Amino acid sequence: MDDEPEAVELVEFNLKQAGYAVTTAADGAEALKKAHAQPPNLIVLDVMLPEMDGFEACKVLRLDPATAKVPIIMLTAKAAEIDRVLGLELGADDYLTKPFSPRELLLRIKKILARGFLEEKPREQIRFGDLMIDLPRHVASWKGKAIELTATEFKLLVTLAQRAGRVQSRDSLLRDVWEYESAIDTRTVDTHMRRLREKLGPAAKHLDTIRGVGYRFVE
Amino acid sequence: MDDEPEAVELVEFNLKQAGYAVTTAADGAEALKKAHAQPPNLIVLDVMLPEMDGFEACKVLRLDPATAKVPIIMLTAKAAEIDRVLGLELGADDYLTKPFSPRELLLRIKKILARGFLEEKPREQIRFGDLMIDLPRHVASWKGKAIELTATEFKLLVTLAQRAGRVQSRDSLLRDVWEYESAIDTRTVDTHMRRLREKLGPAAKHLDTIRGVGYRFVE
DNA sequence: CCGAATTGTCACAGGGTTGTCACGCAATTG
DNA sequence: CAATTGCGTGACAACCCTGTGACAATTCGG
Repeated sequence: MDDEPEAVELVEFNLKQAGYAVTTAADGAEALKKAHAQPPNLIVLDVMLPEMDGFEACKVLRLDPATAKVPIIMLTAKAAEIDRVLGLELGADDYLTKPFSPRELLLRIKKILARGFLEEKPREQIRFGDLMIDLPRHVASWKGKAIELTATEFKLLVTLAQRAGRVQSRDSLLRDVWEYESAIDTRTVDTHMRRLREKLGPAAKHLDTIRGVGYRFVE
Repeated sequence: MDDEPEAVELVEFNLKQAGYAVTTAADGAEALKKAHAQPPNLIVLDVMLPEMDGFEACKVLRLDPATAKVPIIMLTAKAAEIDRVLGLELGADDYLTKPFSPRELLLRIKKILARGFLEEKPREQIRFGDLMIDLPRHVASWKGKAIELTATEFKLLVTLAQRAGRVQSRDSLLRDVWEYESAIDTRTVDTHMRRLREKLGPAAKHLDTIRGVGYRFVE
C-alpha cells in the first residue's frame, strides 16, 4: 500500500521472504476495500497515497468494525509528519520515516504482531497438557483420544477453560453457559459438572471445586 | 460545606483558582442532598455544621451507595476531635485542624485525588511482601505457596487487605464480609480472625488488633 | 411414531464450615 | 493493686455446601 510501485514490490518481496502473506493496493480506496473484505493481521500504510491520503484511510479503517482493531504502521516521507501521526490520535500503532530499510520494517512488524497476538484473538484451540479443546470442530480430546461430550457439557468445559485460573460462580456459569437471566437455585450446574468429570476421566483433575464460591479450571 | 460563610468563600475561591469545580452547601442536610444528586470527586466536610454535624453527615455519605466511595476530608476545630474522626471508622480519608491554610488544604486534596484516580480500578491482585492475594483465582499464597482458606476467611482477608492501614471495626467487618444488617454482638469476627491467623502462619503479622476498635491490615 | 440420548430437578447423605459459648489471660482503668 | 474490660482460645453442635443417584421432561434421530 504505497504510491511508488517499485518500493511496494521491494517491501512485498521482503515480507513474503519472511513468511508473511502479503496483499497490496495501489491507492487508499482500494486498500480500504480489500481490508474490509478480508481484514489482514496488520496494515502498512503510506501517508502519501493517491485518491485518499494515509491519514484519511487510517481514520476510516478505525471506524470500520471489521478493521478497527487491526494494527497499522504508517510510512511517512517527512519527519514533520510524525507529529501528525502520533498527535492526531489516528490510532496508528507505529510509524517509519522514509527512507527505511526492509529489515527495519520487518522488526516493527514482528514487534507489533507479537504484542497483538499474545493478548487478543480468542484461541480456536485450547491446550492444557494432554487435554485439547478444539472450538471450531467442537471436539475435546485427551492424549489424542476424542472425548464424547454433549453440547452443554462442551460449552461448560469451554467456558471454564477460557477463563482458566479464574473462579466462576454458579450464577456466572448459568449466565454464560445456560444463558439464564435469574439465578435459580438448583443443582443443575453441579450435576453437569459431575457428568463432565465422569467423561473427562483423568482430565477431570483440571476441574477444581472452590467451596462456597464456584468452580475453577486449573492447569 | 462549612459553617462560617467567609471561610467557605475563601476555600471556594482558592479551589476554583486551582482549577477545581466547586459546589458549596450551608448545612449538612443540604450537603447530603447535593452530594447524592451529583456525586463529586471529593468532599470537604466541617465537623461543626448546623442541623447535622460532620460526623453524622459522614456516616450518611458512606451508607449512600452513590457517595460511599467519594473521598472525604474532615475539618476539625479541636485536635481532640481527630480521635473521633480516625477512630470511629467514619471513613474520612484525611483531616485538617483549624486554622489551616488554603495551600495546605489544596495539597491534601491533590494527594487524595492522585491516589484515588490512579487506583481507580479495584486491583485483581494484592501484594504485601511475600503475601499475595489473587481475587479472580480466589487464592492466597505466602512465598509462592498456596494457603488453603475457606470462602469466609478469604473474604475477610481481602476486606482487610483492600483497606490496608485502616482500622475496621467489628461492625464494619460484619457488614462487609458477612453482609449482616444488625450488629450482633458475638465473638464471630474474633473467631474467624483466629482461624485466618492460624492458616496464614508467618503472614499473620500483617493482621493487627486495635484494642477497643477493631482490626487492621498492616504492611 | 418410537426409542435413545440429553437435560433439568429433586431428595439425601457425608463432611467441611461456621457461629456460639465458656473460660482464661492480658491490657486498661481508677 | 484490684477491678474491669476486651481479646484469644478450645470445643462443639448446627448448618450449609457439594457430590451423587434417581427420575421425569424434553429433544433428537431413525
